[in-house]
Amino acid sequence: MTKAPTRIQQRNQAAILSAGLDVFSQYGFRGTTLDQIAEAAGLSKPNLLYYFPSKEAIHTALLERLLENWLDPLKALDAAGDPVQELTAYVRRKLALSKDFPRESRLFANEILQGAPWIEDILRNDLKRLVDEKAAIIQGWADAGKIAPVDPYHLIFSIWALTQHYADFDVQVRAVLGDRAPYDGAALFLDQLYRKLLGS
Amino acid sequence: MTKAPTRIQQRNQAAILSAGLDVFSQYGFRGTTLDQIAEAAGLSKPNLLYYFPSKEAIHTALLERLLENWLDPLKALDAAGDPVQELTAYVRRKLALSKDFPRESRLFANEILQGAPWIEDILRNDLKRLVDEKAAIIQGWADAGKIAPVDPYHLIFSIWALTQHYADFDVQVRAVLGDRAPYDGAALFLDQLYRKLLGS
DNA sequence: CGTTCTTTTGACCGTTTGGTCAAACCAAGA
DNA sequence: TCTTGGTTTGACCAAACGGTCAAAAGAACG
Repeated sequence: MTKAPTRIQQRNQAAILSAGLDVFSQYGFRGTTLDQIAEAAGLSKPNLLYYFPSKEAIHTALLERLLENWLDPLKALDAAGDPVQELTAYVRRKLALSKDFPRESRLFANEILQGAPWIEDILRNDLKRLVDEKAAIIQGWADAGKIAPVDPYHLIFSIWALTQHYADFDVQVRAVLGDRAPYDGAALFLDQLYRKLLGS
Repeated sequence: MTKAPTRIQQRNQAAILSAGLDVFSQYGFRGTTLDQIAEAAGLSKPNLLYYFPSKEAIHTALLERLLENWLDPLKALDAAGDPVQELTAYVRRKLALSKDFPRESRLFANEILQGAPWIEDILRNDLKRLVDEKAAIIQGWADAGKIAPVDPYHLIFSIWALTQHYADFDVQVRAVLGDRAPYDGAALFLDQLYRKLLGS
């Protein structure tokens, strides 16, 4: 029987995970130091290591928490729903994820850029299976004439690329747009784009 | 008068830059070590530092070389050309860049993820000016009814996102696609997408 | 051959890194 | 109040880090 966590434990573990997310999502695993995380969390380094046994443990905890919800928007794509509505709703959910959890998106991007050393088998198994399944649904819609014929895999890639871009390349987007807010325009643009592509 | 580089200098400098590109594009600046670069280049660490004075010098040289060509495809967008052809040609050029220089694309992605500490002012000045200029051209095309009305900034972002995705998220794309080659399908998909969006 | 200039290397240095540990601190209940 | 268990810390360690340097090795050319 595991002990229930005290209030202090909850607070400090949450602070460490948030600080770790800040730093890991910017600098990747190897570019991140425990001192950086400790300072961002407002703890001393030994105190940090009292809650997590190692740097890798913090990173793993973050990746696991991320993967729990990362695939949910795609899972929700329903074969029984209206095709164009299902797909534009998926785009909206993914864009909301980028807007509300940009650090998580960048953590994922960093992991992929490094060659996905921790989640490679998840990509090859869980992710591939899920995408194959949903791609089949999309292909079915196309075959039935409910949407324009498109390559379902590249359609899914395009949704990932377009939505995550606003989180991962946030600095560049803001440098170009200046004061203008990115996400309102993005939502409109993406809705327009996919309606035209799929043929509403 | 500067001395002409010897053959050995040319070979070793090229080897160092290529090795540095390999490592920096995977692990970012802070996550990369001189020993990693030295080993990948087949040189000892002191020998490496005989050709470049510091780790940062290698990184800077790579970023400068990258920026020299990075904006060229957008610069080539011609107001006098046929709008849809100009834009789809831009997409093709960017996609070719991702295919032929994926490490450079990942180096850029890493720099942006880290908050663009080295190129922030280039983004805010050179890049912003260039995008403003080309966005005005696109807006002009839309106003003249030559293409469907779209937000020109998000249109450009979408081209960046979609093309660079195949280089930056290469591991994920390949994990999902298996053996199938990504770039042929991508080229077809992107051509289809932008023709429909812009209304040919 | 000998000389000169370039290239390479082993040994080294100070700092940073991930991580340990014993001791001190502190909150809370008996 | 005292005790007990969770929490915090300063001091410390070995390894890895970016970088230096003098000396050795090698190329080039008369």
